[in-house]
Amino acid sequence: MSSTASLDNSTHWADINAARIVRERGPKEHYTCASGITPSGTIHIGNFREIISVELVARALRDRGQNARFIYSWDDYDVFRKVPRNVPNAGKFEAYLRWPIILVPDPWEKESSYARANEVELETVLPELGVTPEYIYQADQYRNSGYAEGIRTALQHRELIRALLNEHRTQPLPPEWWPISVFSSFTNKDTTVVLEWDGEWAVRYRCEETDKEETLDLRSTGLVKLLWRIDWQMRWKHEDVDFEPAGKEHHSAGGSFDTARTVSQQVYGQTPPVTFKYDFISIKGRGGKISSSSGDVVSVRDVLEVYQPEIVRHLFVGTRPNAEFAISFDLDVIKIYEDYDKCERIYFGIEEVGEKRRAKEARIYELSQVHAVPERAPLQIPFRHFCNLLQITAGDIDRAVALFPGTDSLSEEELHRLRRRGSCAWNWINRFAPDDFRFTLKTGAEPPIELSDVQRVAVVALADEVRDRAAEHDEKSLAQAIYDIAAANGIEPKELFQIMYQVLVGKDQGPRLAGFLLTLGQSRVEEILGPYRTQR
RNA sequence: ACCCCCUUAGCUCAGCCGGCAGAGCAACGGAUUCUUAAUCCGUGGGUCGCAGGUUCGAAUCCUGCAGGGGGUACCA
Repeated sequence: MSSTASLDNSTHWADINAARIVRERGPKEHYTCASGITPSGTIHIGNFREIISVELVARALRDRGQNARFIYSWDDYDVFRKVPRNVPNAGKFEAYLRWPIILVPDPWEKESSYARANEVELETVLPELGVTPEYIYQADQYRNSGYAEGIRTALQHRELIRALLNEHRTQPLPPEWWPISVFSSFTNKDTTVVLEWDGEWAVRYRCEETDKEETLDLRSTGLVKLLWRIDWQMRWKHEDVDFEPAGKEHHSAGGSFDTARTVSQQVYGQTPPVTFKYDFISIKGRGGKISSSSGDVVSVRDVLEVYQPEIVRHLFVGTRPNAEFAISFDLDVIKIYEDYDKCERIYFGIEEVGEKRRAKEARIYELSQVHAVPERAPLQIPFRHFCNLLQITAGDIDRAVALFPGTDSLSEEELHRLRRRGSCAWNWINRFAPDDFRFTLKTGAEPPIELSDVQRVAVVALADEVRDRAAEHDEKSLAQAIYDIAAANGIEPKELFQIMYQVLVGKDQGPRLAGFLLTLGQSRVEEILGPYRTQR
């Protein structure tokens, strides 16, 4: 872990923001870093940017010796506005429109509610990425009247809030506007009209569907909710939030963050938190290949199918929050893995670079780790090579790892990481890699391909070479032997390569032949090539 | 209308709380009798969008302008 002294010089955005928080909020016993999303659907990788941004800043605060509280507010008292496309029995769910999502049943019938189902989906994946916030469930808070005070404060400043919001509106808010909404106790829906407030804790409303009226006590019923544009600031006050980033859609003049600042200050007397704007995430290379289990949304889990956790972190750590970037599922995946491996080599001093670059990459590497930084430089199996190994072993990850030199003395932790990479590589090959990258090794049991006599003799000569002298060869010398065999049999090297690929994988091309043969090993090569000895 | 971001090599971009303009890819030259964007060695290439300002010194800070992109004002 870096010393505080070096962190002061860090140019990483997480460190810069951590320093800014301490400077602007003054000395505090702890700093509260907040994030929050509505669980009204699958949490996608774009939402994840907010979570990881907060996690990184909280980590940066801790790295400089501060206490950081990382909270994550689930707005599960939000309204069910539309039935998502990926929901089974969508028709049945029409009946729950306008209900709070915490009361909508789980369409997959596993969790206690639709909201909870979405929450669980994310909460189970985040620890894999080293993200462990303290969850706050707003439905609980509201229904236990935990926000009663904050609601009353908003009601007391009704006119001020209206005026502040009106500053940026084309249509002023109507006279009957209130900063709250009410869920009807008769229908569970928010199709209600607020009638009056007694200046203290009593709110009277009418349910539009049933035409019934009722008076609620803010201290004992949880049916009243603050409108979103006020709820946010109320929570800043309630949790004393010091830092909360927001998407670019909130960071415009007149946008939600803008009005939130003034409301926070003037209504709640709370200095707005330090913030920054983060840009959107796009997706590249997923077109038509697969229909995500969650509609056309790419979830955090979907990304982890192809990227190791530390590489997912690396993507976000290494990109300034206000820059848009794409999560790629195409050929870029290889480059992303290579970039990470390079960063790792720089961290461990295996690859020499200038001091400025080294410091930068080292900090990125630290922040990319799920847990602590490894004690020694991990063995790297390049992603592309791993793809080849896995295709040789038909997806058997442990055997693929074993084919790579130096893997017999690894710790369990190191093996775990390699297996995870293997699993990603295998997923990528099967689902996203271009056809050129894919091959299926022959077993030797299938009918041999048609060859001319000359071709067959050359194949057998190469088979003999591997069977008798594989142990003496390295990649280079075997490559030379291949050329010698081609020459001795009077065929073009190019033709021999093509034949060999046809014989081995049924295609005109494949992995570099010499290395490929050595990786396959004598017995495997013999199984496939052996039948050509007897073929006439 | 308002707000924000971007503009740096042919392309994609890094560099931005000031200190000799960088990387990857492409191109070009060479090597290699292989190959899954092939590998290795080497070379060339930029008025840092434009115009001002601050400074000993500006890609970097400030002001203005131009072009491109995004966002906001209704609902959450």
